[in-house]
Amino acid sequence: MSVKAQAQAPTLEMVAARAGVSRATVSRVVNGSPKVKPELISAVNEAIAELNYVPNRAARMLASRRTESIALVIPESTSRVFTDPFFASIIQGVAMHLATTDYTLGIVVASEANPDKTRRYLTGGNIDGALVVSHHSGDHSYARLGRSVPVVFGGRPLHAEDNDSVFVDVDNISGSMTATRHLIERGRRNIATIAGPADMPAGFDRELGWRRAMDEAGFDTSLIEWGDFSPASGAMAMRRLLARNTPIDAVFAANDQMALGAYAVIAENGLSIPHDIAVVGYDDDALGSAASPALTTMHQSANELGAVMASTLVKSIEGETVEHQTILQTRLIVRGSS
Amino acid sequence: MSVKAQAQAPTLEMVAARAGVSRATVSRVVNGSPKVKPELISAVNEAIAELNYVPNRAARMLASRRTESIALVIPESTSRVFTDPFFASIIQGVAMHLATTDYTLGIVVASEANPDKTRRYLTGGNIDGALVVSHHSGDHSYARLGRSVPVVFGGRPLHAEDNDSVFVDVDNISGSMTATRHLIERGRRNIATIAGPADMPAGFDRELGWRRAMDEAGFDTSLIEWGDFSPASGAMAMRRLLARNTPIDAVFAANDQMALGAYAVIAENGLSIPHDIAVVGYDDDALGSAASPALTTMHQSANELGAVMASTLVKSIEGETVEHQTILQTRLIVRGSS
DNA sequence: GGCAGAAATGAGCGCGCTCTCACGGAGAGT
DNA sequence: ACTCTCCGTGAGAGCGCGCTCATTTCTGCC
Repeated sequence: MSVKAQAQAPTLEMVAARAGVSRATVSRVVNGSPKVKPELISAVNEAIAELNYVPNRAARMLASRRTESIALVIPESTSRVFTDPFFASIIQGVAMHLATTDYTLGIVVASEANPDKTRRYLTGGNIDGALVVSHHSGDHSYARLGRSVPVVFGGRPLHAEDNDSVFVDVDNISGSMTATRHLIERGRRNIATIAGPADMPAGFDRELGWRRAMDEAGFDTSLIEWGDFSPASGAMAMRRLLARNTPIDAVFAANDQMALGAYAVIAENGLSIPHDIAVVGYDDDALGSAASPALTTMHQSANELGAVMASTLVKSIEGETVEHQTILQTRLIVRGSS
Repeated sequence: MSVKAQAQAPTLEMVAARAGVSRATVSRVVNGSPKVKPELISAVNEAIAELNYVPNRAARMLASRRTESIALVIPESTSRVFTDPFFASIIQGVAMHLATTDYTLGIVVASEANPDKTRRYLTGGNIDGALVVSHHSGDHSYARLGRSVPVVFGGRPLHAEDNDSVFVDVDNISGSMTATRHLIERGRRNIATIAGPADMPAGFDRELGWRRAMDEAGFDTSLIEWGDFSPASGAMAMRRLLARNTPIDAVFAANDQMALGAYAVIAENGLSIPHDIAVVGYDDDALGSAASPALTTMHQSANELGAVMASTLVKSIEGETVEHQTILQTRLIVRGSS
């Protein structure tokens, strides 16, 4: 074994020589072509094993014009999403699903200072498809992207014009209606909401669901404050809500993190959960169930969302026709906070 | 404009023709070679802009034998780390740093059922370097990896034999000593700890720091229970601690998530924080500051950790000699819980 | 046994780029 | 004026693989 032995990776050519066949045949075996004699297949496979051959990705990409890799695009301004457990679970779902395929996952943080760099990267044949999560109103550009390369969005596009986009989403509207109705059934009347940013579909839809449920019951929908999905913003929103000095006997927060931020403020004010104020969150974070009292929330499998997005994209890349919309259902988890 | 116009990406050749130079010259301009006449440089750049040319990654990889991409390897069993905000911030730091370079970030979930697949992928010339986070005792394999491709670990390797690995870590031992001493200075005597898994460096070291500080002060170190860094495990550990029926006036948790899990149990038992039990966490999560009372914790910039890991790896790939160990400092953040 | 037709295999080109090397021309030294 | 350098540029050979197409080897049938 020379020192540089490991540096020189075995090539198709070497495998072919070893197995006593041509490069083309080895290529067929590697790619599972059906028309190769069984004995040759095993001869080739032996040679592959002996040489510990692994196809060179770059060469394969170049020759086949397919990259076997997909990008997860994250607009820089929302790179904060990284700290959102919901988002983290999406990545996980995507990664886990792709692990079962031959696709590779690339994370692309889209620099907004230099948007063209990202655009070119994506359209320049570097990837077979893209996943875009948490797209804001400014993200028309990525919607357009869908014309040159398959794209699957996580979350409903905010604008009607993007209607032909392929996306996977959780049913935010009916989920938040369910959450709000649950509060109503519990006898609460003055139900506030800590909403997410109105320019994000998840924020907008969860607010809308709350409004619908409240309207339906004939309740007032003025008790609303907005946060940015972070715990701190939830605390601040709760503070503003309490400062209004109007009765509040329940709060529906657009995500668990904001709900937990609100928890702290409620406690500081000497109020108790759920006696004085019932709280319902959204997402079913790990922390919600460990909080005291445990947080009632809407469960949605972010893992599943990620996995479905990934599989939808892969299908779409491979030419299968896919549903333009996939809506995943959510489930109410009742715990101590309501 | 024919329909397939956009499908045919411009090549080096086309740019060369347009600029009236040879392929080699365009290549030099693209790669910033210093020995090209200024007027040719601008001519080429114009042609590039007009054609909206972007180099084909695969071809470049093939020819140069460099992939310009690095992998973030996550052992499947620890893929739960995705839900840990600390880890999420590391990814973010890595991604943000790489965005300033030409490197691409690939996420690889290492299937433990089929470890060779991952190994081959990593050593098969598909990446220029790898980042390994949260490596367990079982991860010798990745340490070995360092011989064929540059690897930077996040977190100290648990085994001495891996001493030649390059890693970046936060100073867990002195951080947890600081946290524990802070509790001691506050007059606490019966200081328990909710430790992390002993087979993870972060778990082991934080436990060690607590022991050292306690020994130093001559206090008893029997008040220890282990969790797995999740909120629920923190709650369970706290429950076991209280069930011992021995006095406890403070708890040092190995991360904020477990500390918040403990919060709930402490409250359930009618105890108050910090009056009855002071609590100190670790990581400085977003949720810690929004909790009530706000959580005292050790701040460490996970973003920075990620960025430093990435830059260390890139340097190492580019042949610069790098520190084998980089230890980032932590800082005590005193808030209401202690 | 001979031949058509199918099946299996091999030869070779091209994917887009990097890089070495040869070449031409400008400046310096004698 | 002539050779020697050195700098800037171009020509061309691969990088490892997929794929087309020609070639060879079977198979079945008359």
